[in-house]
Amino acid sequence: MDLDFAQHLNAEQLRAVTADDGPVLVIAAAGTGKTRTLTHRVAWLVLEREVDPRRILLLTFTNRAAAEMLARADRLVGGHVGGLWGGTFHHAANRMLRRHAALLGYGPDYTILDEDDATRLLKACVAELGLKDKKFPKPPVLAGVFGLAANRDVPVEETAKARFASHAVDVDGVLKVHALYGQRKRALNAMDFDDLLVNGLRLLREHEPVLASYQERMLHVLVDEYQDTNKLQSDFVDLIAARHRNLLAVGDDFQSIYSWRGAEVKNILSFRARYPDAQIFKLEENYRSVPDILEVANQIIAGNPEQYQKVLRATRPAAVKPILAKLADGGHQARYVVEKVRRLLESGEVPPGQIAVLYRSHYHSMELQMELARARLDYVLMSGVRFFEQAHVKDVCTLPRLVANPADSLAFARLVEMFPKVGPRKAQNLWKDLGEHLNLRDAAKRAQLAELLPADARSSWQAIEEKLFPTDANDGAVLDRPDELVFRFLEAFYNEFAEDTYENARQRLEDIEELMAFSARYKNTAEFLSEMALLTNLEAEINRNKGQPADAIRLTTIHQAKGLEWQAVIVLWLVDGMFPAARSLEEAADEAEERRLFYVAVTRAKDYLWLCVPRLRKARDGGVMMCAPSRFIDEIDPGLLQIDKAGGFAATPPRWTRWP
DNA sequence: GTTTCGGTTCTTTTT
DNA sequence: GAACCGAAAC
Repeated sequence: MDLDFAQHLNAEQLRAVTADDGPVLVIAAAGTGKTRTLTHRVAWLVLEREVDPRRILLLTFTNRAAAEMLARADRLVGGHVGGLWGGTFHHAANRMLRRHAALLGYGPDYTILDEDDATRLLKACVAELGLKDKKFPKPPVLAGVFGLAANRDVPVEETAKARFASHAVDVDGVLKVHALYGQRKRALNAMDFDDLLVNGLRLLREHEPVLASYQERMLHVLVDEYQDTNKLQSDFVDLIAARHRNLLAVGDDFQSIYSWRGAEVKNILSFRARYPDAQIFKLEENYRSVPDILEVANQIIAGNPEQYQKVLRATRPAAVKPILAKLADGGHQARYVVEKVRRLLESGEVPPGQIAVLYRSHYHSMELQMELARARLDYVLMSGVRFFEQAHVKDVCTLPRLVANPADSLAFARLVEMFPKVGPRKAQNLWKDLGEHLNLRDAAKRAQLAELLPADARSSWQAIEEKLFPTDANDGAVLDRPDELVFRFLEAFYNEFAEDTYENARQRLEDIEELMAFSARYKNTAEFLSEMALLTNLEAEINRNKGQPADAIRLTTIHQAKGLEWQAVIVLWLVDGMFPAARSLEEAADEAEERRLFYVAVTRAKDYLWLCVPRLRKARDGGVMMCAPSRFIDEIDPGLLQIDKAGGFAATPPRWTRWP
C-alpha cells in the first residue's frame, strides 16, 4: 500500500518522520502536528522500512493518547500495526512484570493498588505504629512524599526532609511508615503505581536475560510527551533503547506540567548531552489556533526562561480576539459562561463537543456545574473521582479481587465491612483468624468465614454463598468471569445494600452495569483488574460513550486537557491564589510551571478563547474576599485582548444562610 | 469495645 | 461528596 508522506506533511514534519536510524528528538510546539508526526513515523517505519510492528514500542502519557495514536496509525497503514506495543509507561511495566513477577518475588497475580487502596493501607500502617497524631502527616500527604521519592529515584528521607522543612514533623516516623508500608504490600502481593515503575526498572537492571530480550526485540522506541517523563521513565527508555539506539522522543518543554509528580524538564533539555549524535527537529508551524490566540500564548511563555527557543507561527487567518471577561464573582462567572455557551450553540457554528471549560482545580467548576444543570445544558465532566475509584465500583470488585489474589486484605476488609456489625476492627480480627488468606475456591475456608462472622452478618454472607456456589454447579467457572461474579453478587447482596446505603443508588447501579459490560471484554479476572487500576476516568469516559462520541460541552482540568483541542475554550478563575494556585507557589516555589499550565490552557483553543476573571471569591468562613486578577493576565499586552465587562449581569445576591 | 450515626470541614494537578 | 470527629447505641 502506498502512502504519500510528502503530501500529508509539511517540510518540518516530513524531515522528522523520515529521519534515519539513531536517536531523534522532536521539539513540537503546541498544535504543530505532534500526533500527526508520531503516527506517520510509525507508518513510515512499517511501510517504508518494513519494520515488524511487534518490534515497535510506543510509550505515551495517557491511555487515551495511546489509543488515539494506534487507531490513527492503523488507519494510515491499512490495519497492519497489530502487535505494536503501545500504552503508558505503567502499562508497559505491568506487562513485563506480569510475565516475570516471580523473578522479583511477586506472584503473577499481584494486585495493583490504586490511590484509594494505597491511602487505606498507609492509614493502617500509621495506626499500627501508633503514630496517629494531629501533627503527623496524613496518609495522602505521605503517599505524595513516597511517590515523589520513588519517581525521582531519591531516598524518602531526603524528600521528607525537604517537604516538611518548615514543619516540625517526625521524619523518623515517616521512614518507619514507609518501611512498614513496603512490608505490607509484599504480604499482600500488591504493587502501587510507583512500584510498577520501580519494579519494572529493577526487572531490567537486575535480570540481564530479560533486559537483553526486550532490548533485542524493541527495534524502535517512540516516546510521546517526553517533557513529562521522570527519572524512572527516562531510565526505562534509555535502557530499552540502548541496544538499537532507535529512540525517537517527542515533546515540548513549554508544556511540562508534571514536575510535582517527579517529571524532569531536564530530560528533554539534556537529550543532546545523553545522545550526542541525536538529530533534533523543531515543529513551529501551528495549524490549530488563530493568530491572536497564538500571540497571547507566545507572550505568556516569554516570561519563562527555557532553552529550546521557539515561536509559534500561525498558519490560519486572523479572526476574533481572545476575550478577557471581568466578572463579579463565581455565580456571575457561571451565568456568563452559560450565556456564552448558549450563543455559540445558537450560532450553529460550534457544536457542543467543540466547547471546553478549563480550570486549575476540580472544585473550581462546582458553581458552573449547578448553573449548567439549571440551564439544562448537557456536559461531560472529566471529574476528579475516577470512574473506577468510586465507592460502589470498588465495592463490587472486592470478590473478583479476592479470587485473583487471596492475600488481598484490602478487598477482604472492604467486603466484610459492608455486612452489618462488621467495622474496621472486626474485619481486622477476622482476617487474622482466617490466617491472612481467603481462597474463595476453598469451601472449607468459606465455611470458616461464615462461622467467624457475627450473627447479623452471617445471613448476608450466606446469601452470597448460595448464589455464588450452588451445590450442584461446578465451582470454579463463575469465579473466572468477573461479569458473572459481579452480577451474582448484585443479586445476592449488593442491590439491596446500595438501595439502603446510597441516596442515588439507581445511578450507581447503572455504573455497575457499565462496569460489567466493560469487564466482559476481558479474558480473565486478573487482566480486567489490571486495566481497572490503570485506566483513568478519561478513558473510562470514552469507554462509557463508546460508539457515540459525547456531543456535549466538556468540563476538565487543564492537566487532563493536555493534548486535546476545541474550537472554543473558556478558562475559569484566573485569579491569583487560584491560578496560579497558592499552594503550588509556596510548596514548589515554581511559578514557571503554573505559567506553562496557563500556556497549555490557551493553546487548546482553535477559534475562540475566553479568560474569566471574577473579582470576589468565597472565603473559608463563608464570607467573601476580594481577589487580584492572575499575575499571568498582566503579562499579556492589553491590546491583544478584548475586554468584556459583562455589564448586563449582577453579582450573585448574598445568601443569608447564617445570622451574623 | 465496637459499630453506627450525625454533624463539620475541606477540597491541586494524575498514573 | 467524602473524610474526619465525637457521641450515642449495641
